[in-house]
Amino acid sequence: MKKTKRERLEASGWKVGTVAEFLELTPEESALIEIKLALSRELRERRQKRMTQAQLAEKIQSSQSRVAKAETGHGSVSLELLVRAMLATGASPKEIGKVIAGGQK
Amino acid sequence: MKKTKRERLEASGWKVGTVAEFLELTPEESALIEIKLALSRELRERRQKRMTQAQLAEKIQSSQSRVAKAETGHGSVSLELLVRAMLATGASPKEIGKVIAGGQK
DNA sequence: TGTCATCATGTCAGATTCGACATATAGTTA
DNA sequence: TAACTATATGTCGAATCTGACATGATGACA
Repeated sequence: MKKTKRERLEASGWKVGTVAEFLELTPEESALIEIKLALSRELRERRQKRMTQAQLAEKIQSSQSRVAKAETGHGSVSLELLVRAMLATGASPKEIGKVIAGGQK
Repeated sequence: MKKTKRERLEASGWKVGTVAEFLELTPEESALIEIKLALSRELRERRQKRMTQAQLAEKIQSSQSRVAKAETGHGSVSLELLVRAMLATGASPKEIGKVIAGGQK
């Protein structure tokens, strides 16, 4: 029977796991990061349908570079900026809540 | 017929409206504030059932005073800290999403 | 009464996040 | 080819938010 990739890598000295495991994140830290990434993805989705990054930036009195960072999940972007940007695309709190809830059971 | 409080106040020179109107907040700004306040209220609710402010503070590597400010809706508390605190009470992203969605249609 | 536990509030130096700007990359159109 | 538009990335000084600490208020219990 063929070994899995995980087994083969571990046999050769590697430990394989999720990014969260590698970075030794607690479940809470992982959840926060996933919330932010989900918002990033949804922000891009919504924004692209409606306007350019520069236009969104103006609406939230920010800059194009910051919007780009928000959409690419750059670590320097706060949850607050992500939510402000979502609201500026016309997203309702209900829609934002749904994104944060994610695919979760 | 009895005048409403609003009519009486306006007749005497007052303009009466919501806090948002008084502060001249855009709908987006109002929505963000309501999201933060909803999280504050829910945080207190959940935290009280499980632990003291000092215990929660330790879990998120913060301080009792900051938790107190989070629960009282102090303006200096970020959305991120509110969400981290919620997660530390055991709230799932789904539950957090529900709080953010609020009573909204 | 005094002590203890819990929470609220103010301050502050340090850390984080901010908007702005420069610049690079990529796609489009002429 | 050049010019233009949209986006990505790095830097930086300023603004915001941080944890820590001190202290006050309140209630419970001896």
